[in-house]
Amino acid sequence: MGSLGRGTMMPNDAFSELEWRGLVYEATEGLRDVLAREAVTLYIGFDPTAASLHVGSLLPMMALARMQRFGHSPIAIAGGGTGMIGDPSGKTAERQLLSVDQVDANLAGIRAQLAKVLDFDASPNPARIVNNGDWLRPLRYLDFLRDIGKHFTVNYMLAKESVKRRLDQEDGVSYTEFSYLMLQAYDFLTLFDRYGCTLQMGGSDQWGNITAGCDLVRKLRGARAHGLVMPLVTTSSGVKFGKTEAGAVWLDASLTSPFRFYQFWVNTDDRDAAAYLKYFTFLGRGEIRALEDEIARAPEAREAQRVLAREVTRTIHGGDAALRAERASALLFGERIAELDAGEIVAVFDDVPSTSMPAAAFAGAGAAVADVLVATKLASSKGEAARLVRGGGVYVNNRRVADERARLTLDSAVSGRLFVLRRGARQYHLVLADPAPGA
RNA sequence: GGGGAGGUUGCAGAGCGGUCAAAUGCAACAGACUGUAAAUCUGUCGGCCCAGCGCCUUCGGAGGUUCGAAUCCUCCCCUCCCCA
Repeated sequence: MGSLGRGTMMPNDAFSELEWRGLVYEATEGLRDVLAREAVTLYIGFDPTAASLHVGSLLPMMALARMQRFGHSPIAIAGGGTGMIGDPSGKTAERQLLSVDQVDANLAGIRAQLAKVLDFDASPNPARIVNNGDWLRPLRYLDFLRDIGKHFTVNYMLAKESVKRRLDQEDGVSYTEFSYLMLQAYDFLTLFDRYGCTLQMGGSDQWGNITAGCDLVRKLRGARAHGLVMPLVTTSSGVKFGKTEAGAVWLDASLTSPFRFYQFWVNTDDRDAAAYLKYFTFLGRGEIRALEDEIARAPEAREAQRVLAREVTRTIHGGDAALRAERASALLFGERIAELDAGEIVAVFDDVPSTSMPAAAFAGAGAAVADVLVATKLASSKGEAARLVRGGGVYVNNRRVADERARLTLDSAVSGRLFVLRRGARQYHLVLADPAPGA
């Protein structure tokens, strides 16, 4: 294994880099020295519980990419084997089992997303994505019990936090999930054998699983393996990270549009912005410190949030999409929306939540605002729409709608064909009155 | 197999024949204040309309008793606890 990394990116910076970014929650003894001495191969596992990863997975994804930039070789495990069992870590209830087809389908989507931050052509340390289903699915039960199970005492497994917590609960933990620990340890062993992988990273809830793998490698191969876990990403306001009104924030553009993705980051709490810049971007110390100063000096400018949003969106959706999201945001949240002409708005039409409706609907008496709100899903029912209007939470072309029975007509549209609907402070939706309906 | 407790509007959790679309808390949404931030305060929080002390659909499911049922009865389904 490992020749040394290139001179420009000294591997020995990796640990202090992670430390500075606040990514070291816990690490095995001696890891700092190992990383200072040699280029290692490391891995992180990703669960195929859905067809797309969400922003919560961004932290470990970025961690792999960072390590690669420091000359280490990253491996992402897509858990096509372990995903079939379900990790009890951090869970309070037994998980729903996924079918093989589901797991495989989900893997395809996840691989594509991991590929966005990893470099598979880097030399001498290309990234790899492997599927642990390749070695876990063919496992034979008796062989596994004899070769691997023999090295785990039940006492040891019962002492693990993830199991202990579940034991105290009424539901308990199934034998299936109880066994998860051994499978993950076996993954580590397999990667050690195949790729000389000596470091596993993960979220803080993975500590027990990771140390179990380290122990297994030591017992069976007499080698020293390491673990490092990163903190749970929190929000200062106490909300679960990665959630918005619309639900989880996904990395897949068809589930969460780049515009919404960008908006998610722009809305970051002041108190979290600096930490997120360290967690989720490749920006260096100097740049981040400068942005921290900006937060203190001119918080209303939201410069840190803008940079954060731009960087993360670019990483995941590419430069073009990031630019468009940024432009659309500047347009909608800018000073002078009222004066915009339809051309400018149409330019961002595809990047912002939007709907086309036949122009005929707005002819004559026009369309009821409540109906349009429901049609655009800004309100879930007419009743809710009426309530929103009554509460002063609805704007058309940036002017508050005063009457819940108001109607939209073409002569009030921007350039006679566009309505900019807004719910509350920041939910925008464009409506285009399409003169050529049907098709 | 025996005994017991229970399934209520996103969650938690009241209600136990009419005054129940159903207390309260949390979450959520909107308003005020702001900076697309936080905190705080206020309001809303099943659906429909001709907006009324109006109509419809909800309290695990199906029937029944009653002028009237989330509340009582019967059967069924599901969950948990205790004893075997």
